[in-house]
Amino acid sequence: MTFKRTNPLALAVLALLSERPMHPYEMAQTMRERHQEEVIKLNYGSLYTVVESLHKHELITASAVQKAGNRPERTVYAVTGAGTAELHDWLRELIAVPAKEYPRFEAGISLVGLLPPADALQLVHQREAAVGEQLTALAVLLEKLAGMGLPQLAWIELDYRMAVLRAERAWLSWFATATREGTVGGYDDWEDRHR
Amino acid sequence: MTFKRTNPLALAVLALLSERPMHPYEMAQTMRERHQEEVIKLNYGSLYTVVESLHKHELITASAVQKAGNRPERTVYAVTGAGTAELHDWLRELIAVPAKEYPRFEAGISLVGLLPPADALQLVHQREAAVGEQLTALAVLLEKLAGMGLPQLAWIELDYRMAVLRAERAWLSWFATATREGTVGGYDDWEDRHR
DNA sequence: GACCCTATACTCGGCACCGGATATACGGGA
DNA sequence: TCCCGTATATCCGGTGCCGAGTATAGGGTC
Repeated sequence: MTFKRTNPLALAVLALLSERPMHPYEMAQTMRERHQEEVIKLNYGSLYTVVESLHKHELITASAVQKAGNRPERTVYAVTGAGTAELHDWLRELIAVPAKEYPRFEAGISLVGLLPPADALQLVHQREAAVGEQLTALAVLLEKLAGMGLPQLAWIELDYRMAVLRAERAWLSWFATATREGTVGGYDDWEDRHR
Repeated sequence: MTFKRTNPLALAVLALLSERPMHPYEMAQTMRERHQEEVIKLNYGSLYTVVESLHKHELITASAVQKAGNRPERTVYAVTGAGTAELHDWLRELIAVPAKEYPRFEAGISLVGLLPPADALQLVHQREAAVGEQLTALAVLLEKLAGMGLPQLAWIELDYRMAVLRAERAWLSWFATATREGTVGGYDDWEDRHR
């Protein structure tokens, strides 16, 4: 069976190992240091599962089993040729082909008619504020990273995220106004259902 | 143990049952008809798992077991008081609190430096085109829905998605230009690494 | 040197999820 | 009336994911 590109954590593993061999725990540390876990969900259980899967498909090899003192054994892995090919091809796919994802907010807003308009308005305002805070936090982080001398390419994904968040905030602002003023299509019916 | 709000399919089930009692297969049909599966991932295996879980937590009850002819038994479910409360509260949470999600594209673009700039440029162009097609498809769908007399509130989530997709397209366009012209921060280094 | 907190490194059981398999009924054509 | 494709309705086995658990080492404090 061919390798399944489900968990992006496997992508992170391949990327890290293409720098130098590491053992799983070190991968986790490195991801943390580089703020990579902001972008790719990391948890230890999945990490070891994913590493084992990559190993089984011969995309990485167990290059050494170290044992310092009486600590648990550390298996150090290295990427194979097939692993590098997989990394690059997966990357191409991720960038070129939009994946069908299911953002939770779309699910929520699609059913907003079930709540009274006044409640909906308040909730949307709450989200708008929260998104605003995320944006300022991101701006601070970018400032810090740029101050450390990191080039834009090193945090390009944060740049993208900011653009998307700004669009979301703008949409929320529009929807809040349209709800308050009752100009959203179907408003009268909506209000009637909640008397 | 309290009910875990993981799979949004459970939300859809609660919403459907708050209209009228149904059996699982009918829920699936209804979701299809209403284009709800665009927004909430539906598959039969998960549907039955989710319904059973809701039942176990007494958010829905098995109101009747019909048997028409010699067909398989159909268990018809209805929502309970606790179920309605759960539905509303979950909805509030989904709308008001941005969830931490991990879009695949962010993972991909964060590692774009591993690919040669020329390749990256081409891939980004491909995505831009794909996003453009999604936008026109959405516009056509909206036209159709509005033509059927459905109010804006009935497809508000598509409105939101269009806003986000437009922002993504704009960002892709910017990034493509910055890559082509070499003005993205760290470009020289990027090119050097791929000679 | 006894204590405890944190860091290191991995393991494991449970469970949600998925996709394909199963089984029957119905309707229409030859 | 026989056949077969489609619709109805659910089930089930495998797998990947998760978070809590385990165990040792190192370092600081009194």
